[in-house]
Amino acid sequence: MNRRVVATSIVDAVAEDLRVRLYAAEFPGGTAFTEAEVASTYEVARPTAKAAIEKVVAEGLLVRGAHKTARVPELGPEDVRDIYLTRAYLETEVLRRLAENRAVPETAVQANREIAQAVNANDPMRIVEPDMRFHTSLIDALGSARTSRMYGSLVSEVRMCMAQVQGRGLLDPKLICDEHDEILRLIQQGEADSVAVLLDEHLARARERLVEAVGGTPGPEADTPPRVRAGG
Amino acid sequence: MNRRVVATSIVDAVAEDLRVRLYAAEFPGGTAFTEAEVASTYEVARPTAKAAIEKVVAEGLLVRGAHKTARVPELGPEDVRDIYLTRAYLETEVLRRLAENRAVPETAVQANREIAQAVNANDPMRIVEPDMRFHTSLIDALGSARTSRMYGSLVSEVRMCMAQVQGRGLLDPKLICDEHDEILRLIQQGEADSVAVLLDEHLARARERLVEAVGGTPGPEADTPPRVRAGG
DNA sequence: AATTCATATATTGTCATACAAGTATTCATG
DNA sequence: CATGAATACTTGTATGACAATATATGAATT
Repeated sequence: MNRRVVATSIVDAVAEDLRVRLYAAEFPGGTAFTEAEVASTYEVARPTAKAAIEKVVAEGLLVRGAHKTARVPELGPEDVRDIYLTRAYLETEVLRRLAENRAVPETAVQANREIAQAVNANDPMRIVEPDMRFHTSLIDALGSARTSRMYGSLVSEVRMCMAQVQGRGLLDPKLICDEHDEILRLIQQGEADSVAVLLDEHLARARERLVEAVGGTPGPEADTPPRVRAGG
Repeated sequence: MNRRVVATSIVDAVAEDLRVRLYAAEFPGGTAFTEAEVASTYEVARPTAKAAIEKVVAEGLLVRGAHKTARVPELGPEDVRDIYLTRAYLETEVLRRLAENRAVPETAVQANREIAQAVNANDPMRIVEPDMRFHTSLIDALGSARTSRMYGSLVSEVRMCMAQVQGRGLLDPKLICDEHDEILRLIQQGEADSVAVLLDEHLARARERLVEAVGGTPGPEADTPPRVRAGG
């Protein structure tokens, strides 16, 4: 057997805890993170705190300008749109390729099973984590380290959005679950084009709901299919 | 008018120069960059050098494990495939969307013009830069900051590949130029599916050529630099 | 002779401290 | 009320130091 151990440095540990707390919606958008504050909070030296902050900034979970204090980003409608559009660019193509191989990852099936359980239990907040896992496991099924890494950075931004809207902006869990099932079915049947269209709609709906939740006006693409197939 | 100014810190300046030198193929794969070396090279303090190195590591242009010296990555066939596959995932979908809007960016047209000039001048190495620019400008045309950022990180890895193979692995410049023209034509005509297929072939050809070029180098698991690998 | 073990050196991780430089804020002035 | 100067706060960089870990070297053991 091949056990894996991680020896995390102090910088990494601080950065990781910052991530966790940011995901947990502990701080509203705009909250400042002074190097000195972080240093005293974790009882580390300021250079250590600085390094941790800069790591998190590099991931986009905090923002900072030169000589300015790092802050929790206030994600506006443009950010939400950009995040979800980028998700769509990456994810539709990945799903096409999965469909071409008719490769249905078991982890995705399992994740949607958990969503179904949350639906039955009528507990909408509990679908967030398995929903992320559903999409991530589809990406990971390709086996491309770089694709997975990129998608991971998007997922972390999505979590930041979720943290900021605090449960507002959630969609009908039943609908989500059913569409996931349909996505898996289309992959199984090799329907690349159909799965791309469906995912696009799936993400567009979530996107426009989130845009609304952060104070933007819903776009026109919420009900009309954004992808127009141009015939040859 | 809206001028933009950048005030780069010393850390950023050092990191940028490291990037430039890495792109310039100044160091073969496996070259070590100790913090002390970098510090004395640029006449800065070690923490400053450390921060610069870690920035570059975060971008994937250097690799380093805990307590280990940062090194120029030795990109093996798997890395090259992964980089180019990820490129394809992102770029084919972006081109689909451009085609749907029949949006042909002028910057891409201009870049391919420069490639054509290099072809006429019979100077294959001069097509590398405009080729990158051609593809990047297509991505940027979407106007998605996150998509552009992601693609940028891939481009920097591609440049690292180019640096390592030192001109080996180049394709016929005329073919590249013609295919670029065809891509632009298909976008103009809204042929989303066709442009996706063509780009896939375009990238696959470059990919396999590069894989070939790095295939002769020492194996992916060889962490000792020179001639450990005799004929198998 | 080959392998293992122990020592020495090199390198990184973290810290404390210090000062310069840039930001933000306050307050006085016109 | 707007402008500008003085102030406090924060970040950028540097120096030096020590601990922890990794790599290399050489000795001891089987």
